[in-house]
Amino acid sequence: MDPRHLRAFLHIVETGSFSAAAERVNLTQPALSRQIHLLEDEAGEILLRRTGRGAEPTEAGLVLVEHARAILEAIDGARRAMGVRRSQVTGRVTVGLPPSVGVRLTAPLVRRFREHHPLVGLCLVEELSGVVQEGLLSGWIDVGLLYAQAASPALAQEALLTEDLALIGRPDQMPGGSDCVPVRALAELPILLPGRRHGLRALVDQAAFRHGIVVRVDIEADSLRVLGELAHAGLGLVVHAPSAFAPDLAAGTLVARPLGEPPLQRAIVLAWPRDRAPSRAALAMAETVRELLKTGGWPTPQP
DNA sequence: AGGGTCGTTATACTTCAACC
DNA sequence: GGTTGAAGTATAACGACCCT
Repeated sequence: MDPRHLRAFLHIVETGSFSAAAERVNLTQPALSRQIHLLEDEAGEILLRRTGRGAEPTEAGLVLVEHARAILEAIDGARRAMGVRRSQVTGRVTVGLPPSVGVRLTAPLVRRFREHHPLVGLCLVEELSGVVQEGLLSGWIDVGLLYAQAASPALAQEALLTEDLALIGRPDQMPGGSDCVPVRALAELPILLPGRRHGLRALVDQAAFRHGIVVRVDIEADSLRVLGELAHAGLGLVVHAPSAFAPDLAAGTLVARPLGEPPLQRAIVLAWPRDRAPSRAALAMAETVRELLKTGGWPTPQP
């Protein structure tokens, strides 16, 4: 039963006339007459009694009226449901974040994403920049945040923000003075840094090379938590973005001094594979990250 | 290109109320 | 009760469009 025929049938029943119903649905009366004939052929019954002054449903027609209404309501319901589905993002997205970014961004990002896209399954991967990049290239991470210095050309990138780096450590471990610490000073200080797979390490090594020095990295640690613990223990000074240690800086257990003049900076980019079209869930995640940064959802306390 | 579907126009047919 | 005109439906012919 063609829904158009059923709709025409109901209009005729409601108006009591083929002509009036035809006007209502912007067709001519013969077109409607033919639709009803097709419907009657299929039903094997006369559905409308033509009276010469209009039309009225027969007994069979009355039975069909209720069914036609239910069928059309079911079709409209399906259309509405499809419309809702189209407007809502579903699926699953895997997001890669370096620990120093994840420690600040994860909770507000998840909160905002769940508010806007409750039907999307979320998988968070907190790994070093290099691992996140490998995940993006091999396809098990959909969208990630990386340090620009580490990002492969095979990834599409969108600059998100630039952070000034600082020297972070216990107050009694800090070199004298209150101004910024020159990059050259890194040659004389016990520095705590991640290993060479880490984008931050590459950035510091490049800066050291430009200044003609070698950084004294006595201890390497690939974990932000371990770097913080070592700094608390007085075993060295960490080069990092101050926001990664915001609670310690706020509590005063660690202090931060700007590093370099002009300041040493690192850029954080949003990245996804160039060779695959991102899913709707991945696009929604990328948009949430942008919004979060735009609306100040990224805590960046000053040292 | 040919067939099927669906729409339109023109017109035939039917019914009914008003009138004589 | 017969006639007439209005209102409404059915049908034929044709064209546009879509699918195979």
